[in-house]
Amino acid sequence: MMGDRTAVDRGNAVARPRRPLLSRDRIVAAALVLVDAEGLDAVSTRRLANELGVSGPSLYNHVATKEELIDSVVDAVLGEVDTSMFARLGGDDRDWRAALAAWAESYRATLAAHPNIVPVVAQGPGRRPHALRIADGVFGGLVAAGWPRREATRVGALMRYFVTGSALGSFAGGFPDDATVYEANYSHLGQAHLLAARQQEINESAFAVGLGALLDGLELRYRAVTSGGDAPAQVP
Amino acid sequence: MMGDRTAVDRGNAVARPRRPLLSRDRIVAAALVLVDAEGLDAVSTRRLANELGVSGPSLYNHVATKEELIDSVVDAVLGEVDTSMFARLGGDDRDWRAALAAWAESYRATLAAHPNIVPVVAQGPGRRPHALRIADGVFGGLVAAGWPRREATRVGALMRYFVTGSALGSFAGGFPDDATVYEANYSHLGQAHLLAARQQEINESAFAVGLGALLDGLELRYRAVTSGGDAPAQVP
DNA sequence: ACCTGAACACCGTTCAAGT
DNA sequence: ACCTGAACACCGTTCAAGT
Repeated sequence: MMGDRTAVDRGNAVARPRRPLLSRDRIVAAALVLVDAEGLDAVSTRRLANELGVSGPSLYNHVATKEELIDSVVDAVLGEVDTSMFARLGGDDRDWRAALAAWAESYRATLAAHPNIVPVVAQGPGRRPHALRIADGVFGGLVAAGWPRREATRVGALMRYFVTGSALGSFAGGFPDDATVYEANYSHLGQAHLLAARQQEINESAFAVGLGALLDGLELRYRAVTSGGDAPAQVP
Repeated sequence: MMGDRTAVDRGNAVARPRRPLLSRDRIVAAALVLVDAEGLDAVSTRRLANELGVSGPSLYNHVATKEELIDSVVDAVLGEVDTSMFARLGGDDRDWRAALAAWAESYRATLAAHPNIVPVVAQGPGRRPHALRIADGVFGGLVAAGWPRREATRVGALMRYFVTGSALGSFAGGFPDDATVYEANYSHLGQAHLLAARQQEINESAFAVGLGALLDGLELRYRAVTSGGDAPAQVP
Protein backbone atom coordinates (compact mmCIF):
# COMPACT_ATOMS: atom_id res chain seq x y z
CA MET A 1 0.00 0.00 0.00
CA MET A 2 2.85 2.37 0.72
CA GLY A 3 5.65 0.49 -0.96
CA ASP A 4 5.24 1.52 -4.58
CA ARG A 5 7.90 4.07 -5.35
CA THR A 6 9.01 4.93 -8.84
CA ALA A 7 12.45 4.53 -10.33
CA VAL A 8 12.77 8.33 -10.36
CA ASP A 9 12.17 8.51 -6.62
CA ARG A 10 14.74 5.82 -5.99
CA GLY A 11 17.36 7.61 -8.08
CA ASN A 12 17.28 4.89 -10.73
CA ALA A 13 19.68 2.66 -8.84
CA VAL A 14 20.48 0.96 -5.59
CA ALA A 15 22.62 2.49 -2.84
CA ARG A 16 22.26 6.18 -2.12
CA PRO A 17 19.31 7.83 -3.88
CA ARG A 18 19.36 11.43 -5.17
CA ARG A 19 16.97 12.48 -2.45
CA PRO A 20 16.60 10.55 0.83
CA LEU A 21 13.78 8.04 0.69
CA LEU A 22 13.27 8.17 4.43
CA SER A 23 13.10 10.64 7.25
CA ARG A 24 12.61 10.08 10.93
CA ASP A 25 9.15 11.64 10.78
CA ARG A 26 8.06 9.48 7.89
CA ILE A 27 9.20 6.36 9.74
CA VAL A 28 7.43 7.36 12.94
CA ALA A 29 4.23 8.23 11.09
CA ALA A 30 4.23 4.90 9.24
CA ALA A 31 4.89 3.05 12.49
CA LEU A 32 1.89 4.70 14.11
CA VAL A 33 -0.34 3.77 11.20
CA LEU A 34 0.87 0.19 11.50
CA VAL A 35 0.41 0.08 15.28
CA ASP A 36 -3.11 1.46 15.00
CA ALA A 37 -4.08 -0.89 12.20
CA GLU A 38 -2.46 -4.14 13.31
CA GLY A 39 -1.03 -3.74 16.78
CA LEU A 40 2.37 -3.39 18.33
CA ASP A 41 3.50 -6.88 17.32
CA ALA A 42 3.01 -6.03 13.65
CA VAL A 43 5.76 -3.45 13.85
CA SER A 44 8.93 -5.28 12.92
CA THR A 45 11.77 -3.45 11.26
CA ARG A 46 11.40 -5.51 8.10
CA ARG A 47 7.65 -5.09 7.93
CA LEU A 48 7.82 -1.37 8.59
CA ALA A 49 10.58 -0.90 6.03
CA ASN A 50 8.48 -2.81 3.55
CA GLU A 51 5.57 -0.41 4.07
CA LEU A 52 7.97 2.43 3.39
CA GLY A 53 9.38 0.82 0.27
CA VAL A 54 12.89 0.27 1.57
CA SER A 55 14.85 -2.60 3.04
CA GLY A 56 15.00 -3.31 6.77
CA PRO A 57 18.42 -1.97 7.73
CA SER A 58 17.70 1.39 6.08
CA LEU A 59 15.76 2.43 9.14
CA TYR A 60 18.95 2.47 11.15
CA ASN A 61 20.14 5.52 9.28
CA HIS A 62 17.37 7.45 11.03
CA VAL A 63 16.70 5.76 14.36
CA ALA A 64 19.20 4.19 16.73
CA THR A 65 17.06 1.29 17.94
CA LYS A 66 13.55 -0.01 17.62
CA GLU A 67 12.89 1.00 21.22
CA GLU A 68 13.77 4.60 20.39
CA LEU A 69 11.42 4.42 17.43
CA ILE A 70 8.50 3.20 19.53
CA ASP A 71 9.28 5.93 22.02
CA SER A 72 8.94 8.48 19.25
CA VAL A 73 5.62 6.97 18.24
CA VAL A 74 4.41 7.34 21.82
CA ASP A 75 5.58 10.92 21.89
CA ALA A 76 3.75 11.66 18.66
CA VAL A 77 0.55 10.34 20.23
CA LEU A 78 1.08 12.38 23.39
CA GLY A 79 1.42 15.42 21.18
CA GLU A 80 -2.33 15.26 20.67
CA VAL A 81 -3.06 15.77 24.38
CA ASP A 82 -4.36 19.26 25.11
CA THR A 83 -2.88 21.03 28.13
CA SER A 84 -3.80 24.59 27.19
CA MET A 85 -6.45 24.73 29.93
CA PHE A 86 -3.75 24.84 32.58
CA ALA A 87 -2.09 27.91 31.15
CA ARG A 88 -5.23 29.92 31.91
CA LEU A 89 -5.17 29.09 35.61
CA GLY A 90 -3.89 31.60 38.15
CA GLY A 91 -4.89 35.10 39.15
CA ASP A 92 -8.68 35.22 39.24
CA ASP A 93 -9.18 31.83 37.58
CA ARG A 94 -8.74 29.09 40.16
CA ASP A 95 -11.04 26.54 38.58
CA TRP A 96 -8.56 23.67 38.65
CA ARG A 97 -11.45 21.22 38.69
CA ALA A 98 -12.69 22.21 35.26
CA ALA A 99 -9.14 22.20 33.91
CA LEU A 100 -8.39 18.77 35.33
CA ALA A 101 -11.65 17.39 33.92
CA ALA A 102 -11.03 18.81 30.45
CA TRP A 103 -7.46 17.54 30.45
CA ALA A 104 -8.48 14.07 31.58
CA GLU A 105 -11.07 13.89 28.80
CA SER A 106 -8.52 15.00 26.22
CA TYR A 107 -5.93 12.55 27.51
CA ARG A 108 -8.40 9.69 27.50
CA ALA A 109 -9.72 10.53 24.03
CA THR A 110 -6.17 10.57 22.69
CA LEU A 111 -5.35 7.18 24.16
CA ALA A 112 -8.68 5.75 23.03
CA ALA A 113 -7.77 6.74 19.47
CA HIS A 114 -4.58 4.67 19.69
CA PRO A 115 -5.41 1.75 21.96
CA ASN A 116 -2.58 -0.50 20.78
CA ILE A 117 0.13 1.85 21.97
CA VAL A 118 -1.37 2.52 25.41
CA PRO A 119 0.60 -0.17 27.25
CA VAL A 120 3.78 1.66 26.29
CA VAL A 121 2.40 5.12 27.06
CA ALA A 122 1.30 3.99 30.49
CA GLN A 123 4.77 2.98 31.63
CA GLY A 124 5.85 6.49 32.57
CA PRO A 125 6.95 9.80 31.12
CA GLY A 126 10.57 8.88 30.45
CA ARG A 127 12.41 11.47 28.42
CA ARG A 128 9.57 11.96 25.97
CA PRO A 129 9.22 15.68 25.32
CA HIS A 130 5.42 15.70 25.19
CA ALA A 131 5.14 13.61 28.36
CA LEU A 132 7.24 16.23 30.09
CA ARG A 133 5.23 19.04 28.54
CA ILE A 134 2.08 17.48 29.94
CA ALA A 135 3.53 16.98 33.42
CA ASP A 136 4.80 20.55 33.32
CA GLY A 137 1.40 21.90 32.33
CA VAL A 138 -0.57 19.98 34.92
CA PHE A 139 1.81 20.78 37.75
CA GLY A 140 2.09 24.43 36.82
CA GLY A 141 -1.66 24.83 36.52
CA LEU A 142 -2.42 23.18 39.84
CA VAL A 143 0.15 25.30 41.65
CA ALA A 144 -1.20 28.45 40.01
CA ALA A 145 -4.67 27.48 41.20
CA GLY A 146 -3.52 27.24 44.79
CA TRP A 147 -2.45 23.66 45.33
CA PRO A 148 0.69 23.30 47.43
CA ARG A 149 3.57 21.93 45.38
CA ARG A 150 3.78 18.57 47.13
CA GLU A 151 0.07 18.07 46.67
CA ALA A 152 0.18 19.13 43.05
CA THR A 153 2.75 16.43 42.30
CA ARG A 154 0.48 13.84 43.87
CA VAL A 155 -2.61 15.04 42.07
CA GLY A 156 -0.81 14.98 38.72
CA ALA A 157 0.35 11.45 39.40
CA LEU A 158 -2.96 10.06 40.58
CA MET A 159 -4.88 11.60 37.71
CA ARG A 160 -2.46 9.95 35.33
CA TYR A 161 -2.95 6.64 37.09
CA PHE A 162 -6.67 6.81 36.58
CA VAL A 163 -6.63 7.96 32.96
CA THR A 164 -4.00 5.52 31.74
CA GLY A 165 -5.54 2.69 33.74
CA SER A 166 -8.91 3.33 32.16
CA ALA A 167 -7.44 3.51 28.66
CA LEU A 168 -5.52 0.30 29.17
CA GLY A 169 -7.89 -2.13 30.70
CA SER A 170 -11.05 -1.66 28.74
CA PHE A 171 -12.79 -3.42 31.57
CA ALA A 172 -15.90 -4.74 29.94
CA GLY A 173 -14.19 -5.77 26.73
CA GLY A 174 -11.96 -8.11 28.64
CA PHE A 175 -14.77 -10.40 29.70
CA PRO A 176 -15.42 -13.40 27.48
CA ASP A 177 -18.88 -13.24 25.92
CA ASP A 178 -19.21 -16.97 26.36
CA ALA A 179 -21.75 -17.56 29.14
CA THR A 180 -20.44 -21.01 29.99
CA VAL A 181 -17.25 -19.51 31.38
CA TYR A 182 -19.14 -18.18 34.38
CA GLU A 183 -21.75 -20.82 35.09
CA ALA A 184 -21.51 -22.33 38.55
CA ASN A 185 -18.04 -20.92 39.07
CA TYR A 186 -18.66 -17.26 39.81
CA SER A 187 -21.79 -16.68 41.79
CA HIS A 188 -22.23 -13.00 40.93
CA LEU A 189 -21.13 -12.97 37.32
CA GLY A 190 -24.21 -14.58 35.82
CA GLN A 191 -24.66 -11.65 33.44
CA ALA A 192 -20.98 -11.05 32.75
CA HIS A 193 -21.09 -12.51 29.27
CA LEU A 194 -23.26 -9.53 28.33
CA LEU A 195 -20.55 -7.06 29.30
CA ALA A 196 -18.63 -7.38 26.05
CA ALA A 197 -21.60 -6.17 24.03
CA ARG A 198 -22.05 -3.11 26.25
CA GLN A 199 -18.35 -2.48 26.65
CA GLN A 200 -18.14 1.00 25.24
CA GLU A 201 -21.01 2.26 27.38
CA ILE A 202 -19.61 0.60 30.49
CA ASN A 203 -16.07 1.84 29.97
CA GLU A 204 -17.25 5.36 29.32
CA SER A 205 -19.64 5.53 32.24
CA ALA A 206 -17.06 3.96 34.57
CA PHE A 207 -14.58 6.60 33.45
CA ALA A 208 -17.11 9.39 33.91
CA VAL A 209 -18.19 8.18 37.35
CA GLY A 210 -14.59 7.66 38.46
CA LEU A 211 -13.49 11.06 37.21
CA GLY A 212 -16.39 12.73 38.98
CA ALA A 213 -15.70 10.88 42.22
CA LEU A 214 -12.01 11.68 42.03
CA LEU A 215 -12.67 15.38 41.51
CA ASP A 216 -15.27 15.48 44.29
CA GLY A 217 -12.78 13.87 46.62
CA LEU A 218 -10.00 16.21 45.54
CA GLU A 219 -12.23 19.17 46.21
CA LEU A 220 -12.51 18.08 49.83
CA ARG A 221 -8.78 17.70 50.01
CA TYR A 222 -8.14 21.07 48.40
CA ARG A 223 -10.16 22.75 51.11
CA ALA A 224 -8.23 20.85 53.77
CA VAL A 225 -4.75 21.57 52.45
CA THR A 226 -5.46 25.23 51.71
CA SER A 227 -7.10 25.70 55.12
CA GLY A 228 -10.46 26.38 53.57
CA GLY A 229 -9.61 29.78 52.15
CA ASP A 230 -8.28 30.76 48.76
CA ALA A 231 -4.72 31.10 49.96
CA PRO A 232 -2.19 32.10 47.31
CA ALA A 233 0.05 29.47 45.75
CA GLN A 234 3.06 28.65 47.87
CA VAL A 235 6.35 29.97 46.64
CA PRO A 236 8.96 27.39 45.62
CA MET B 1 21.03 -21.86 38.59
CA MET B 2 18.13 -24.25 37.98
CA GLY B 3 19.55 -26.22 35.10
CA ASP B 4 21.67 -28.80 36.91
CA ARG B 5 19.72 -32.03 36.91
CA THR B 6 21.33 -35.36 37.58
CA ALA B 7 21.44 -38.32 35.25
CA VAL B 8 19.06 -40.11 37.63
CA ASP B 9 16.45 -37.37 37.27
CA ARG B 10 16.72 -37.48 33.54
CA GLY B 11 16.21 -41.24 33.42
CA ASN B 12 19.78 -41.76 32.24
CA ALA B 13 18.87 -41.16 28.61
CA VAL B 14 17.29 -38.82 26.10
CA ALA B 15 13.66 -39.00 24.97
CA ARG B 16 11.02 -39.86 27.52
CA PRO B 17 12.28 -39.88 31.10
CA ARG B 18 11.01 -42.28 33.79
CA ARG B 19 9.23 -39.46 35.51
CA PRO B 20 8.19 -36.26 33.72
CA LEU B 21 10.82 -33.54 34.05
CA LEU B 22 8.25 -30.81 33.63
CA SER B 23 4.78 -29.87 34.75
CA ARG B 24 2.67 -26.89 33.88
CA ASP B 25 3.01 -25.53 37.40
CA ARG B 26 6.77 -25.85 37.40
CA ILE B 27 6.98 -24.02 34.08
CA VAL B 28 4.70 -21.22 35.25
CA ALA B 29 6.60 -20.84 38.52
CA ALA B 30 9.94 -20.67 36.73
CA ALA B 31 8.54 -18.13 34.28
CA LEU B 32 7.40 -15.90 37.12
CA VAL B 33 10.82 -16.07 38.76
CA LEU B 34 12.37 -15.10 35.46
CA VAL B 35 9.92 -12.26 34.83
CA ASP B 36 10.48 -10.86 38.30
CA ALA B 37 14.24 -11.13 38.06
CA GLU B 38 14.90 -10.02 34.50
CA GLY B 39 11.69 -8.77 32.94
CA LEU B 40 9.21 -9.99 30.40
CA ASP B 41 11.67 -9.87 27.52
CA ALA B 42 13.93 -12.37 29.27
CA VAL B 43 11.24 -15.02 29.00
CA SER B 44 11.94 -16.81 25.75
CA THR B 45 11.02 -20.46 25.34
CA ARG B 46 14.66 -21.44 24.97
CA ARG B 47 15.82 -19.43 27.95
CA LEU B 48 13.02 -20.66 30.17
CA ALA B 49 13.58 -24.26 29.11
CA ASN B 50 17.25 -23.81 29.89
CA GLU B 51 16.42 -22.67 33.44
CA LEU B 52 14.32 -25.80 33.79
CA GLY B 53 17.05 -28.07 32.45
CA VAL B 54 15.23 -29.13 29.29
CA SER B 55 15.27 -28.17 25.64
CA GLY B 56 13.02 -25.49 24.20
CA PRO B 57 10.33 -27.50 22.46
CA SER B 58 9.68 -29.59 25.60
CA LEU B 59 7.54 -26.79 26.95
CA TYR B 60 4.99 -27.44 24.24
CA ASN B 61 4.02 -30.71 25.88
CA HIS B 62 2.57 -28.65 28.72
CA VAL B 63 1.48 -25.32 27.29
CA ALA B 64 -0.12 -24.61 23.93
CA THR B 65 1.54 -21.27 23.22
CA LYS B 66 3.78 -18.78 24.90
CA GLU B 67 0.83 -16.42 25.20
CA GLU B 68 -1.10 -19.02 27.19
CA LEU B 69 1.94 -19.47 29.42
CA ILE B 70 2.20 -15.76 30.18
CA ASP B 71 -1.51 -15.74 30.88
CA SER B 72 -1.00 -18.45 33.47
CA VAL B 73 1.79 -16.43 35.04
CA VAL B 74 -0.56 -13.47 35.30
CA ASP B 75 -3.21 -15.65 36.85
CA ALA B 76 -0.72 -17.00 39.40
CA VAL B 77 0.05 -13.42 40.41
CA LEU B 78 -3.63 -12.51 40.65
CA GLY B 79 -4.06 -15.49 42.97
CA GLU B 80 -2.30 -13.43 45.63
CA VAL B 81 -4.99 -10.74 45.61
CA ASP B 82 -7.22 -10.92 48.68
CA THR B 83 -10.97 -10.58 48.09
CA SER B 84 -12.18 -12.16 51.33
CA MET B 85 -13.31 -8.78 52.65
CA PHE B 86 -16.18 -8.70 50.18
CA ALA B 87 -17.63 -11.99 51.39
CA ARG B 88 -18.33 -10.37 54.75
CA LEU B 89 -20.46 -7.61 53.28
CA GLY B 90 -24.25 -7.79 53.44
CA GLY B 91 -26.76 -7.99 56.23
CA ASP B 92 -25.63 -5.63 58.96
CA ASP B 93 -22.20 -5.00 57.46
CA ARG B 94 -22.49 -2.40 54.73
CA ASP B 95 -19.01 -0.94 55.04
CA TRP B 96 -18.12 -1.23 51.36
CA ARG B 97 -15.68 1.61 51.77
CA ALA B 98 -13.42 -0.31 54.13
CA ALA B 99 -13.67 -3.39 51.94
CA LEU B 100 -12.81 -1.46 48.79
CA ALA B 101 -9.86 0.21 50.51
CA ALA B 102 -8.47 -3.08 51.84
CA TRP B 103 -8.91 -4.74 48.47
CA ALA B 104 -7.23 -1.90 46.61
CA GLU B 105 -4.25 -2.07 48.98
CA SER B 106 -3.97 -5.82 48.53
CA TYR B 107 -4.26 -5.52 44.76
CA ARG B 108 -1.65 -2.82 44.62
CA ALA B 109 0.74 -4.65 46.94
CA THR B 110 0.46 -7.74 44.75
CA LEU B 111 1.22 -5.84 41.58
CA ALA B 112 4.04 -3.93 43.25
CA ALA B 113 5.65 -7.27 44.10
CA HIS B 114 5.68 -8.22 40.41
CA PRO B 115 6.15 -4.96 38.51
CA ASN B 116 7.40 -6.53 35.28
CA ILE B 117 4.18 -8.42 34.66
CA VAL B 118 1.84 -5.49 35.36
CA PRO B 119 1.52 -4.34 31.72
CA VAL B 120 -0.02 -7.71 30.92
CA VAL B 121 -2.22 -7.81 34.02
CA ALA B 122 -3.60 -4.39 33.24
CA GLN B 123 -4.96 -5.35 29.84
CA GLY B 124 -8.15 -6.87 31.18
CA PRO B 125 -9.52 -9.92 32.94
CA GLY B 126 -9.71 -12.22 29.94
CA ARG B 127 -10.49 -15.80 30.84
CA ARG B 128 -8.08 -15.87 33.75
CA PRO B 129 -9.79 -17.64 36.64
CA HIS B 130 -8.43 -15.40 39.36
CA ALA B 131 -9.29 -12.26 37.41
CA LEU B 132 -12.86 -13.49 37.27
CA ARG B 133 -12.80 -14.48 40.93
CA ILE B 134 -11.74 -10.92 41.78
CA ALA B 135 -14.40 -9.33 39.58
CA ASP B 136 -16.97 -11.67 41.09
CA GLY B 137 -15.94 -10.82 44.64
CA VAL B 138 -15.93 -7.06 44.14
CA PHE B 139 -19.24 -7.00 42.31
CA GLY B 140 -20.94 -9.35 44.77
CA GLY B 141 -19.69 -7.39 47.75
CA LEU B 142 -20.77 -4.03 46.41
CA VAL B 143 -24.24 -5.30 45.56
CA ALA B 144 -24.56 -6.90 48.99
CA ALA B 145 -23.61 -3.55 50.53
CA GLY B 146 -26.41 -1.77 48.72
CA TRP B 147 -24.94 -0.57 45.43
CA PRO B 148 -27.29 -0.98 42.47
CA ARG B 149 -25.95 -3.55 40.02
CA ARG B 150 -25.21 -1.08 37.22
CA GLU B 151 -23.32 1.13 39.61
CA ALA B 152 -21.44 -1.80 41.12
CA THR B 153 -20.13 -2.72 37.67
CA ARG B 154 -18.86 0.81 37.19
CA VAL B 155 -17.28 1.02 40.62
CA GLY B 156 -15.47 -2.28 40.09
CA ALA B 157 -14.17 -1.07 36.76
CA LEU B 158 -13.04 2.36 37.90
CA MET B 159 -11.29 1.00 40.96
CA ARG B 160 -9.40 -1.39 38.74
CA TYR B 161 -8.44 1.49 36.46
CA PHE B 162 -6.93 3.37 39.34
CA VAL B 163 -5.08 0.46 40.92
CA THR B 164 -3.60 -0.94 37.73
CA GLY B 165 -2.74 2.53 36.47
CA SER B 166 -0.87 3.29 39.66
CA ALA B 167 0.99 -0.01 39.56
CA LEU B 168 1.95 0.50 35.93
CA GLY B 169 3.18 4.00 35.64
CA SER B 170 5.35 4.46 38.66
CA PHE B 171 5.01 8.16 38.07
CA ALA B 172 8.04 9.56 39.80
CA GLY B 173 10.38 6.79 38.68
CA GLY B 174 9.72 7.68 35.08
CA PHE B 175 11.33 11.08 35.31
CA PRO B 176 14.97 11.28 34.32
CA ASP B 177 17.18 12.32 37.26
CA ASP B 178 19.27 14.40 34.91
CA ALA B 179 18.53 18.04 35.66
CA THR B 180 19.62 19.27 32.24
CA VAL B 181 16.62 17.59 30.63
CA TYR B 182 14.30 20.18 32.15
CA GLU B 183 16.33 23.38 32.09
CA ALA B 184 14.76 26.16 30.09
CA ASN B 185 12.31 23.79 28.43
CA TYR B 186 9.75 23.11 31.13
CA SER B 187 9.05 26.09 33.29
CA HIS B 188 7.53 24.23 36.22
CA LEU B 189 9.70 21.13 36.32
CA GLY B 190 12.80 22.74 37.81
CA GLN B 191 12.83 20.20 40.63
CA ALA B 192 11.68 17.21 38.57
CA HIS B 193 15.09 15.58 38.51
CA LEU B 194 14.66 15.03 42.25
CA LEU B 195 11.52 12.96 41.71
CA ALA B 196 13.37 9.75 40.91
CA ALA B 197 15.06 9.73 44.30
CA ARG B 198 11.75 10.18 46.11
CA GLN B 199 9.81 7.91 43.80
CA GLN B 200 8.60 5.38 46.32
CA GLU B 201 7.29 8.02 48.68
CA ILE B 202 5.62 9.93 45.87
CA ASN B 203 4.02 6.89 44.29
CA GLU B 204 2.71 5.69 47.62
CA SER B 205 1.35 9.03 48.73
CA ALA B 206 -0.20 9.65 45.31
CA PHE B 207 -1.88 6.27 45.54
CA ALA B 208 -3.07 6.94 49.10
CA VAL B 209 -4.41 10.40 48.24
CA GLY B 210 -6.08 9.15 45.09
CA LEU B 211 -7.67 6.19 46.84
CA GLY B 212 -8.98 8.44 49.59
CA ALA B 213 -10.36 10.95 47.11
CA LEU B 214 -11.99 8.22 45.06
CA LEU B 215 -13.67 6.70 48.11
CA ASP B 216 -14.81 10.12 49.35
CA GLY B 217 -16.33 10.81 45.97
CA LEU B 218 -17.96 7.38 45.81
CA GLU B 219 -19.50 7.96 49.22
CA LEU B 220 -21.30 10.98 47.83
CA ARG B 221 -22.45 8.95 44.88
CA TYR B 222 -23.60 6.07 47.04
CA ARG B 223 -25.87 8.40 48.93
CA ALA B 224 -27.24 9.79 45.69
CA VAL B 225 -27.93 6.46 43.99
CA THR B 226 -29.42 4.85 47.09
CA SER B 227 -31.58 7.94 47.74
CA GLY B 228 -29.83 8.67 51.00
CA GLY B 229 -31.27 5.71 52.93
CA ASP B 230 -29.93 2.25 53.42
CA ALA B 231 -32.13 0.67 50.81
CA PRO B 232 -31.66 -3.07 50.33
CA ALA B 233 -29.68 -4.37 47.41
CA GLN B 234 -31.70 -4.58 44.22
CA VAL B 235 -32.64 -8.05 43.15
CA PRO B 236 -31.22 -9.25 39.81
C1' DA C 1 3.28 -39.70 27.16
C1' DC C 2 7.19 -36.77 27.14
C1' DC C 3 11.50 -35.60 25.75
C1' DT C 4 15.10 -34.62 21.79
C1' DG C 5 17.48 -32.23 17.72
C1' DA C 6 16.60 -30.40 13.25
C1' DA C 7 14.16 -27.24 10.74
C1' DC C 8 11.07 -23.21 9.33
C1' DA C 9 9.91 -18.60 9.11
C1' DC C 10 10.66 -15.08 11.47
C1' DC C 11 13.15 -11.30 14.66
C1' DG C 12 16.70 -6.77 15.81
C1' DT C 13 20.98 -5.28 14.50
C1' DT C 14 25.77 -4.93 12.30
C1' DC C 15 28.56 -4.22 8.51
C1' DA C 16 31.04 -4.01 4.17
C1' DA C 17 29.91 -2.44 -0.26
C1' DG C 18 27.87 0.71 -3.41
C1' DT C 19 26.76 5.64 -5.15
C1' DA D 1 25.07 10.63 3.60
C1' DC D 2 21.94 6.97 2.74
C1' DC D 3 20.70 2.92 0.74
C1' DT D 4 21.62 -2.38 -0.22
C1' DG D 5 22.19 -7.58 0.62
C1' DA D 6 24.51 -10.80 3.51
C1' DA D 7 25.18 -12.31 7.94
C1' DC D 8 24.78 -13.04 13.14
C1' DA D 9 22.49 -14.41 17.08
C1' DC D 10 18.39 -14.76 18.33
C1' DC D 11 12.93 -15.77 18.36
C1' DG D 12 8.12 -19.08 18.58
C1' DT D 13 6.65 -23.21 16.86
C1' DT D 14 6.32 -27.77 14.24
C1' DC D 15 7.60 -32.34 13.66
C1' DA D 16 9.70 -36.82 13.06
C1' DA D 17 12.31 -39.73 15.91
C1' DG D 18 13.32 -41.91 20.19
C1' DT D 19 11.97 -44.46 24.67
